[in-house]
Amino acid sequence: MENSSGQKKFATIKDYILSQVETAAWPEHSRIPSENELATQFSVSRMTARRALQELTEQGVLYRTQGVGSFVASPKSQSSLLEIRNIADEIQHRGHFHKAELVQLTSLPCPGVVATALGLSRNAPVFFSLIVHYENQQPLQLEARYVNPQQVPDYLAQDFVLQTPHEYLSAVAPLTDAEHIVEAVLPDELTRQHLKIPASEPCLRLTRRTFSRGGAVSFAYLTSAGSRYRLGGHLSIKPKT
Amino acid sequence: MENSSGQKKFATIKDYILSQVETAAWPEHSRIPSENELATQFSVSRMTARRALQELTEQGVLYRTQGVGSFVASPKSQSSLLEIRNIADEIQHRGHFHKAELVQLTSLPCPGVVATALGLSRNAPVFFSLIVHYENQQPLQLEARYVNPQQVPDYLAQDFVLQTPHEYLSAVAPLTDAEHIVEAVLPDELTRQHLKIPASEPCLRLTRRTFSRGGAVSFAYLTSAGSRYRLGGHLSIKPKT
DNA sequence: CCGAACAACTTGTATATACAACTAAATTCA
DNA sequence: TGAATTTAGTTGTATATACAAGTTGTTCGG
Repeated sequence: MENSSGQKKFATIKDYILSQVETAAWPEHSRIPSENELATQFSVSRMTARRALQELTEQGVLYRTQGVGSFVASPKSQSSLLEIRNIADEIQHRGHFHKAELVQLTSLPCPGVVATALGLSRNAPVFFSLIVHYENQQPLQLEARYVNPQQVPDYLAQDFVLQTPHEYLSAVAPLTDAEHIVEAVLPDELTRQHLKIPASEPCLRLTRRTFSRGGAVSFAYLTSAGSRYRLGGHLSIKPKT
Repeated sequence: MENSSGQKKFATIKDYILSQVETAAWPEHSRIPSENELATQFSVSRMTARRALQELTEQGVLYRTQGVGSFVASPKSQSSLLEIRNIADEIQHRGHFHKAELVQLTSLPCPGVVATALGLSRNAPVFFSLIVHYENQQPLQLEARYVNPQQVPDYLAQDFVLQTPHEYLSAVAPLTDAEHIVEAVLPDELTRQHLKIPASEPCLRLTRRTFSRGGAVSFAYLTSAGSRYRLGGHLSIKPKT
């Protein structure tokens, strides 16, 4: 099943193609050998050659069009990805104790920014929750969240000490998309108080907008003390588009 | 080739499995029918059933172990991904003008932190570059980068005004992995000067470690003024692990 | 000259088959 | 009892084949 080099056959073909792409022997958007040509060249079946092409397509190295051929994708806009996990998972993953304190849970007239984000009318009623997340009794993150009442009518009836808004929303309106903005800001008075930090301490603010099948679901500001929180992770590279 | 519902057969099986998983009829980590069982149940070949399982595994819905079976992955740790693009691309994508100013380019004894990150000995020679990135003549980001001399011996001979380190490194040592940490910090004196910001302005600091086939390539601090820079993006959701 | 039909080639889906690699449980044997 | 072996079941790799579906260029007919 393996060839002389101890590799799987489809892997050999993948390596070959990758080397051609990386050395730019096969330039961007150029057509590469067809399944049948590769099969002949490497003395394998078409299905095996196909698998190599298939996997490289999933990895974003190639793109293919039925009836036309396989082409080299543009490796230009290679971008890395940063994983964003929810705070409760992260704390528990570190083996620490997570606690949520509910400060406010109410309906209020929708501010302009939020109206735009959620596709509501200005001053239309919107649900709002303010929660402080603790890691081992130390305040870590302030979560200010606006929720679309049309999508999640029972939001105000939940107990967010037992279940985080993220968990509840995931269950009620499985999210299909999310938008994030990460910024460094100085804390406002409210944040200062709840996180118990000095006014000069920089904070990491994650602005997060989530969508479900039906449209925009929630809009949240997740603010953490810079000295206590970092956003981090490890991810492999994916060339895109 | 298609069944009565006008769907591809492997898609029918995927939908079936997904429905079982979503309704929790098949709970987390439970074993699901084998390839052969699904093949019989849906009157398709094993290869077709296999494809359904395969694709769901790639999507993170299932995990499989050779010799054991296929299992439902935990949808819990659903995490979103934030795209991190390099600064020059981002500026140009906004239609603005990018300029790089080289402050320093030298070899120096490796600091402890960097030695650990790059797998070098402490005080062993390491290449270092300090570059200010401008957007429309305004300083936006300070890039302090340490480079592994074994991986990139010609680093010091480059002209980083013409080509950013990121571009050069991508060409010389195609990166296979990257690690990121995002933090909110107050600027040190050096950063303050080069970005021309007050000491009280919070900064977004991206610590980035990149790897190529041969191992760790570079370790960089990318610091930007909070008022001028945000990390943002839109990405669809992927369940993981 | 133009359009329709055709031919050649591409990728996409599906089947049937074989064997390899691996795991876990049952069985055998000392 | 306990360790080695067998066995049954699972996923993984690979092949050969067939036809569907889509694209592109050529040929043919008007």
